Amino acid sequence: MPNLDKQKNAAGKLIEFDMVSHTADELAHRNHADKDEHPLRFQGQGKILLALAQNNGLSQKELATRLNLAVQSTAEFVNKLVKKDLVTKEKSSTDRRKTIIRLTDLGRETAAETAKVPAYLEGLSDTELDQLTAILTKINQHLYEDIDQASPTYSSKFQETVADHLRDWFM
Amino acid sequence: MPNLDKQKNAAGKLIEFDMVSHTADELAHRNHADKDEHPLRFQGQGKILLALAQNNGLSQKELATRLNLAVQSTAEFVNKLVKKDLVTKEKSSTDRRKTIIRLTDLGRETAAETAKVPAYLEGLSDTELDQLTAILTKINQHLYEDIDQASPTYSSKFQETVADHLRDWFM
DNA sequence: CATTTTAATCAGGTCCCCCTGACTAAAATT
DNA sequence: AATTTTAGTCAGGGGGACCTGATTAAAATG
Repeated sequence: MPNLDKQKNAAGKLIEFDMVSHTADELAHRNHADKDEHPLRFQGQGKILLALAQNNGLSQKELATRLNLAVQSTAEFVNKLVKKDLVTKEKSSTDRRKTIIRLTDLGRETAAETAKVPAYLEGLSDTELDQLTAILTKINQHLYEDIDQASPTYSSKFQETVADHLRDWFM
Repeated sequence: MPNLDKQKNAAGKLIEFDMVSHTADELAHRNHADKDEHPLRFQGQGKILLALAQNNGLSQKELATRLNLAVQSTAEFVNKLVKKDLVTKEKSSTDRRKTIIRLTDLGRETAAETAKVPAYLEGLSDTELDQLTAILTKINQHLYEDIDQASPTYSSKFQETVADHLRDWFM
């Protein structure tokens, strides 16, 4: 039986981390806001960028299926990304119904940034990094189980997608 | 010089945690979605709820100042919360320009939920919880410094706000 | 008492995520 | 060749976070 106070402490720190990290990169982006604005992450446009980083040249339909989004939502995000010069659209030559989406160089860079090691990890020792990794592995495992319980159908698809996105870090 | 691979591993796990925890509570909310839908967090409506949980009966202006939001944004969020029966508005009797915002019981509950110890922490041992707390303390410290560098003005106000929200966990 | 400051409100806007419905063009099937 | 399926598009909508500008009502102040 783990100590409830310790749980509370950790929970508090997590909340704090949430709040602080959020405002931190909000400020970071507002400062050297050359022209871009919004952070993007694992939703909407960001989701698509990440998916393409791992698997360039997908069609909109494929993107929609993998990210389980409506095709129309996907189209919207893709169009926004096109406007920002992060991806390109081009008709498939083998099947002219399909539109192939590809990252531009800028898009690839942007995606890579999301995947960068955050500066705050550099302040940690090897031991701490190992501990953190071990702990997060447990936590994530727990969360996968929650997801599986809530929606077994979606769960496996989701795990694949995540694994896909994370491949870079583990192979 | 900490091992870069270890940093990458930890970074990957953090990303994973981000993605997984996000979809996890998205699913959680979609399942027993009686009528409510969206998780709210530390922005917009959620921000206000949290502020009130720590300090009930603030005026809109005070809320706006503390959360540094435009008064109009604050009004918008408050109105949305009123519609959801999470807060009430009432004119101050001492200064009839002011509108006092108070949590309803439901609002208090909702705010408490945000502050609940997440289930996934229960799977950790005391040692792991201590480690996690220690590590997050370091990380948060790092982020505070970043914020301070980006905007020294905002920094102190922000730290106060955070401390305010977290008071429950540490006192 | 007249003016200024203060707390709110209304109006309107920007951008984000995401969905359903209706419709077209190009493949696949019958 | 005619029909159906498939990939996209357009139109429109709902909700969210925020903001600026203009205006009103009630205090504070000269």
